Amino acid sequence: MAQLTLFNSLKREKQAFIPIDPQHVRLYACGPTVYSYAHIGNARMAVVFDLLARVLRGIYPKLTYVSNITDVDDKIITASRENGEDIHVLTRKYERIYNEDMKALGANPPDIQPRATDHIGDMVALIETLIAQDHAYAADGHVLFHVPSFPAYGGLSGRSRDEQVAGARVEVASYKKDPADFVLWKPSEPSEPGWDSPWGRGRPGWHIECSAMAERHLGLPFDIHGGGADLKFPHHENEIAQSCCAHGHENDLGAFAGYWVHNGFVTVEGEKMSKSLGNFLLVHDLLAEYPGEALRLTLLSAHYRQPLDWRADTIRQNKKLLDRLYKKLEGFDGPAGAVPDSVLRALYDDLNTPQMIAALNVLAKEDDLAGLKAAGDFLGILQEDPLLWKQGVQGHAGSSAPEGAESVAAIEALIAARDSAKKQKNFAQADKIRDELSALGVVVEDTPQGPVWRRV
RNA sequence: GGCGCGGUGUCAGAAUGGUUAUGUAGAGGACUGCAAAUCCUCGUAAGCGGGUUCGAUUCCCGCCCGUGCCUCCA
Repeated sequence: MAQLTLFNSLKREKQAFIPIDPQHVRLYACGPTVYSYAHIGNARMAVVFDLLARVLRGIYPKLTYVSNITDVDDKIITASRENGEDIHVLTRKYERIYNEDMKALGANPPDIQPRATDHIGDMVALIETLIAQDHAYAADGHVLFHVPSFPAYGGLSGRSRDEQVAGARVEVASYKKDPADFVLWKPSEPSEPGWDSPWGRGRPGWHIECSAMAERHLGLPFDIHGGGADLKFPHHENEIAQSCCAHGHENDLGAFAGYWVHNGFVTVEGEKMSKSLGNFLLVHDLLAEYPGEALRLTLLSAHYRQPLDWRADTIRQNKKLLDRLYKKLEGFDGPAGAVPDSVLRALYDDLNTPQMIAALNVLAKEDDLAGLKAAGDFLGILQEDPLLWKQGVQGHAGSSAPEGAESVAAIEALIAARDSAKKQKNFAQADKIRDELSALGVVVEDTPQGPVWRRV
């Protein structure tokens, strides 16, 4: 089978993926900060790296996929103050909701989902190492990473330190030796969460947690580090700086992770999703309206590195594609075959999901149902019963009849009434009932075996 | 201002230096009491201007437009 290639952000080119240890591939992807419901952008990251994990598992005997939960952060403190919820309660709640929502999108949980607050000791140790090696310094209760101590800084995002300084729009804190220096540890007010440390009671900066958790659970160097494109700078740049410097690899940006994979952003109806525009789409809300698989397929309908514009029409098209594939699978009860080469070839080419979807269409057209089913199992779609899918009564995996939809019993009563009208050749009455059903979002198909219906 | 990405048919969205993406919408046809589903057929896509080439949507240069990051953000 073909070689897996991935676009490596660190090298800015598509490369053959060569694992450090072919017996055990190691993947880390930056997970969510849990202070609110997961949005569709969180979902894209989760679905993309779930797919990458599936592909890697299909090739290599063992994969460890780590994706963290950030449960200490100023946004969390703010959210806690705003709604009066205890921080611990709040973070656990949104962590649970995140995991439920991602499950509904067909994303398998990562093998390890470490919480930042469970790794404070690792972070403190890492910071102490950096101080001992003169890559960091304490000042005013803060500990800062000294960026000039790492000349290779900026290699991932392709921006030099000077450029960053020139572009800085924020006021530089007085305790910084260099404007580019970033926080490893900062002091906490009594009302803020904090941990005792050699520098007093405080909490970690944002970037250090991923350095600590990736090292703890995967060891260094590991194979692939992923996350959203916006994390490239400064988050991932700073992770590299911390981890490489702590281990004496000041000249080797690859000493932390060999391949960096970044997924593109989701926009909504052409606009960037942002708090200020108030157009954050929550997975939780979308799941009330669409089956999880339709959302999953929509998230995969554009190549992962391209921006994905989330529009009602896009979901509609992908739902329709699923409807068609499910229809093909009606009555198919044979064993799934091997995952077809056409699908794997597309995925191995830097996760070319649009081409993968084209391959799915071809399988359906050629009635390769065993192959189609195998592909669905591999991709995390087509997991429902085809008949239940059609009627929108799936009770699990987040797919369900839309809220406020007519009950199955009520629909079937109308179907029966129409069928008897038809038998009496009372076509006017039959068409009237068809219109009523249509208004309920139900389409009736007359087949030689009698009427069947589905929701649209 | 710095760094980056992109402009493909109604729309979504890939690949590709010469040969059908795929889907969606639309048009025509078969089928149907009417529909739906399915099947068949159709439309001659590549922001603009140069260049390289026998040949460019595909490579190079310039321009225009859009967009992302540089500040918390997946």
